[in-house]
Amino acid sequence: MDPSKSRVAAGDAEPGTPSPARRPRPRTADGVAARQDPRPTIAEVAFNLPLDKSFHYLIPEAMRQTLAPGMRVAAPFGPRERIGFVLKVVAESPVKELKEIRRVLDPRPVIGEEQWALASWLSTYYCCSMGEALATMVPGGLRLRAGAGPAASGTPPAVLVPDGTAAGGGGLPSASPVPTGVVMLTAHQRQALPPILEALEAKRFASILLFGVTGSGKTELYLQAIDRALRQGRSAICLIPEIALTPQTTDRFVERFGGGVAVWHSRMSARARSRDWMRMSDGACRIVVGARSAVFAPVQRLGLIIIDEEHEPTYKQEDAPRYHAREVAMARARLAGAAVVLGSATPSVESYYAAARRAGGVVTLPERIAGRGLPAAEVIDMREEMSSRRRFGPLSARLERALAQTVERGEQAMLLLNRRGFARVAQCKTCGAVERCARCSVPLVYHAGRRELVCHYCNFHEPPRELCRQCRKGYLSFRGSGTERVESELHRLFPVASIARMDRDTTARRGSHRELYEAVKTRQVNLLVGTQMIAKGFDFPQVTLVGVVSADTALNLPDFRAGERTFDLLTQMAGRAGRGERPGRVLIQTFCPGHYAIQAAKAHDYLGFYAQEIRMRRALRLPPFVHLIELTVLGSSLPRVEEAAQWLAGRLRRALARRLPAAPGKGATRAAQAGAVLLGPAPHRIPRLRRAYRVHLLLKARSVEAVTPIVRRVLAPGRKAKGLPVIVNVDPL
DNA sequence: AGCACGCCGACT
DNA sequence: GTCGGCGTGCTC
Repeated sequence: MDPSKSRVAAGDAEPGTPSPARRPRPRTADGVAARQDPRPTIAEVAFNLPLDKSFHYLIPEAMRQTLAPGMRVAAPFGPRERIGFVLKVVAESPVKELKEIRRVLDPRPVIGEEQWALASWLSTYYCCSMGEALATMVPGGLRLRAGAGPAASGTPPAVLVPDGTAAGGGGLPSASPVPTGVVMLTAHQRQALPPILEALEAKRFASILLFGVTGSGKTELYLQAIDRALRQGRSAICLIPEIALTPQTTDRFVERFGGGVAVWHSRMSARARSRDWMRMSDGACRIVVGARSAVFAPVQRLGLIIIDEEHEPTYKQEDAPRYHAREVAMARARLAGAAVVLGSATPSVESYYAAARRAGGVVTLPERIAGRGLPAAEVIDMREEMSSRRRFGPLSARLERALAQTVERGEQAMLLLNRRGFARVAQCKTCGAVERCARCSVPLVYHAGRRELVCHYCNFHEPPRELCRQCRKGYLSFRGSGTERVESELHRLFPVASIARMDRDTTARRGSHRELYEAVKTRQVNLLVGTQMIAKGFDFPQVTLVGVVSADTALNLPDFRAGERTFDLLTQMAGRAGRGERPGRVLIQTFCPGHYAIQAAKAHDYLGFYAQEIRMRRALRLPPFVHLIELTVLGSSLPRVEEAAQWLAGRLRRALARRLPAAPGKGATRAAQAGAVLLGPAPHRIPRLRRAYRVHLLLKARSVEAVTPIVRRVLAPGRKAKGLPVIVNVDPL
């Protein structure tokens, strides 16, 4: 790229359609650049703002020799100072009065060749600015020491081959792989491993879905795959859904690979984070285990990305740029020629569909190790329960009896109810008015422990009034069950049992999660009730009974993934029972016992569930047959939000209807080309949140890349419609 | 995203 | 008469 020929205006520097020629590349300020006339003394800087614009700054004399694209700088921005990323160094600017860069934060670029490409992809795919993409990839507070290794410059890292022969020198001895063959594999594991290793050996992009039930030994295969990547002189990233909740998993990685593993998580100190970042970028550290954001770990010569429990919704970031770590992993692996291994007992419908279309795309691990069988599940029809019982609590007679037996035998039980609090609604007994949040259009949930009405969306809370606020005559009745009510019901039924509750309310304090976990593990607790956080990763051998208080909580959500969510949750929960010597029992309470998600979960039949689900998705044109892009208009005045949403829909429909320039008049429209349909505007499921009204549009398209440039152009440059902010959510969950 | 500027309602 | 509400526009 010749800086003297760069005529890219400051307002046009975003890679809306990134081309290799326009992509900024790291280079030193001297050399080629310094020979140009006029001298390139202007830096083009992108900030972490929802703004498709970059800004030009003068580079002070003292910084000219060192400043390069990919470094962070502090620069005056409006009334304050902001940190931004240098996209490139140019010779001229259309802006007359340029301000000067104040400080350079990095001794060398924090963005390397591969990261530039990944940032461009993020920005294009998720409709975010380049500044947002870059800021997502680089942790805040990162400080690089001057004079250390080559960082993100693309220099091949030091490689230590297994026999101890240093190839390239350096590298931590502790990072060297341990000899394989130490761990005995089951027959199924021995069958599953070769396709994964072959994918690595090919050194081209490949992805494999490792479909294995809980306890089938996926982790051992991950470890062996990582071992092979290391032997190839390459690096590996392993993503896990929630690092704080699964210390067991990270422990196994550290046990196997020692100090060569970086455990990457959000609660790290800035110091530890910076240290690990440097060790990754200079090649000293080649294994990273972490949550979602670890997909951006700056390891060199990436060979493998593992995504454990790939179906977990935590991989989707719920604020800008709303990326899904699985999709980022795929994009990054394509750029690096790496292999991706997706592991799950209940794969996302998208992943299974994609993997099943390729020969060898799905590798199955069909059994639990040590031959332990899956517990039998029983479905309890709550409609019958309703009609046959006068007093009606959250627990059916059958579940109550099963709990009693468990307590008598001195065994443990877990009860799942995916709803915090005591009562779902507080309603006036006289006029029927329901207490609602003043800022959101949702009912307040009564929390008995706090004696408060709480909004689960904005956290607003107030003590309940004695009398109804509407009619000022009636008393409130608390209807519908949450974990607190189940807990108190258990106390009433089993006064001698030791009962604990685990949800966001009881685990808010730091360390309380661990304490509760230990209390169950050491059998100080007989009965544990909790939200879905008890469904993940809990391996208690003495739990012989699992009860699902309401399988319908997730099923009744107005969400096309409700079936998938329910199947996953029930399967996970069933997996918690009978992990020890004694057989487990699983009881599922539901008002729709015939639903295929429940029937398939009962029979431990993922493929049966998948077959039904994929039929529905195809018939309704839902993912994986299309991609969804959700556009949400926000504002404090409903008429204005509606007007802006109408305007946006009109603009998008016109842009999509425009015929492709290649064949004017009779060519396919863009919409037809992209398989695009725009639905809405329609009110959001929660029409008001934190005082903001929300109206949304839904774009269905065969390819995301075919429609996001249109979305981007219509909302440019500030991601706004008629002055109101618009949230763009590509592939929303 | 912040933040300042600017124009219309209920208050010392 | 002012304080402050948020709608508007800008940030090199």
